[in-house]
Amino acid sequence: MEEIRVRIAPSPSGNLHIGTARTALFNYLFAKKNNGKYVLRIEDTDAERTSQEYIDNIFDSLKALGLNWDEGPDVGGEYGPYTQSERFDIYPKYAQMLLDKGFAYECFCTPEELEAEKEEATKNKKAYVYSKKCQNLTEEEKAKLRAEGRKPAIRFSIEKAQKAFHNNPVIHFDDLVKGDLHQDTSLIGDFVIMKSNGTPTYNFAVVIDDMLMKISHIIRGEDHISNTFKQILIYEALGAEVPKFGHLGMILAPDRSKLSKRHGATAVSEFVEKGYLTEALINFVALLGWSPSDGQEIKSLDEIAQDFRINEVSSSNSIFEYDKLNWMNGQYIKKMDIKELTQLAKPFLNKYDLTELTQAQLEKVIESTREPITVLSDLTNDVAYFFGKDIEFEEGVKEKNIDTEQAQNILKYFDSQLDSYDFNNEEKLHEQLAEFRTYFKENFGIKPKETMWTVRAALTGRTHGADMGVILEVLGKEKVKYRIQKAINCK
RNA sequence: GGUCCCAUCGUCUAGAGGCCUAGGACACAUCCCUUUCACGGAUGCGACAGGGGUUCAAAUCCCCUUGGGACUACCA
Repeated sequence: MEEIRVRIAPSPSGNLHIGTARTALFNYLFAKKNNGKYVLRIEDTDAERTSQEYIDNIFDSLKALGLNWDEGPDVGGEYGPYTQSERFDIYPKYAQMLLDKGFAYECFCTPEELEAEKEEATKNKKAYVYSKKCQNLTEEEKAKLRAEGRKPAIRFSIEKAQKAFHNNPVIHFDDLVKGDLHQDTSLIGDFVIMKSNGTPTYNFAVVIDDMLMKISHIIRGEDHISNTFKQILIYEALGAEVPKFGHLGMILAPDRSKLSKRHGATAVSEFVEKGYLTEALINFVALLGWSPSDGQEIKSLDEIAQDFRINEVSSSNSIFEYDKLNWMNGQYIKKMDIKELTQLAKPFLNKYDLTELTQAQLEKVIESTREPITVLSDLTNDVAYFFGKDIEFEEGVKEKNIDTEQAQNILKYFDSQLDSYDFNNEEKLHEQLAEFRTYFKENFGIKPKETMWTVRAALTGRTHGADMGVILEVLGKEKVKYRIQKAINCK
């Protein structure tokens, strides 16, 4: 069997979209599962919409997700170059081949003429199909138009190709995920393959590149289904082997429209900036359309690859909801190596003076704060009371947990105990804290919870947060005393 | 408008004619655990879009309707 080769071919007209990331993922998984090669190709034939910034973003995002390619613009490979704009010299040759074989023809129509045809079609409520008026131009007519300064585009003749390779105008192909798909080719207009400026259009460039790069399986979004029929005809006209195609359902926003900016983040890099872990992102996105055979949803890229079968992928669209992503991100945050997590957390701690803490203390802070959070950016607020001298009280906390007589008594007693606490020993601190709350429970019937709320409020300004032992230890005796005294005095 | 694709809990999905009084995960609710918030555990709520067929038997096959999506460029 010939080698399995797949590709991801983003166009750098924006940052790497989460949908493109999923397509890349499924290609990657298919390649890994089948010992194939996964190649990256940049489709930048439209210079107007391309920018280096986007190319960098695509590279960085793909790498961050762990979707490393075997061949691509940066790593090279046997079938390069892997950037379409560097391949401009090869497309005209194949266009010429098609011209010679009679599967293509020059078209001198102006945009105005084409526009008129389209208007006519919509007026008659018919599908727009190019009139083919340039198909049978004589050499003299062409020469005349050229003399007028008109530059021709090259169009592909659908009908000629269909008749040459298919008995029926309705052509079929067996989609890897959707099964039998068909289209009446008489409804497809003779589309442009080479623009009048000499550059190829998408539908032509992909075929040439996929053919030359020996791509065996093309896995992409279902928005490409209609292109597939055009592309199959081109492969055939070129005398090339037609690859297998698989079309994935789309990712939709909760309102069932296309996922766009107004729904929040769309680029992988934006998710990362918000505090999503790339491991969680890729795991989550894999679950959109694919499901693990053992029901275990949290899985690494490698584990998913082992279990992946393209024909088991769902053929319907799926909606991108944050609930499960958030849950999953929280799971990854909870399980991540603490040193690694601390490193990832740093960008979200910009507003604090990190030199106040040692690396070990910072790790301790992150460790004891990571549990309830869902995105890394939650840390910014959750960690606030570990920094600076003073704290800010959350709404209502002071009134409820500091300003009452009971609270004041608790604080005074706590203050009196402080000198006996061992601030360098977290374990000991836990024991002492336990004794402390037992004292109030046994003597005054105050719930341990409430006792701790008061101390916590005085020290952090909130009634929830990290483990109290950790708070005491990291803050240190001096700061603890200061904050407790302040809570007592401000009464 | 035309063409194509899709259709199981709110969401992601399991389900390849009998294993389905439809399973899991997220979310939600209640309870348990607990120094807080969480985590974890338990329980609950909750779906085969509708209608016709085919079959002894249909969530699974076929048709229609409805709904959603995609495409309809000298963009990719």
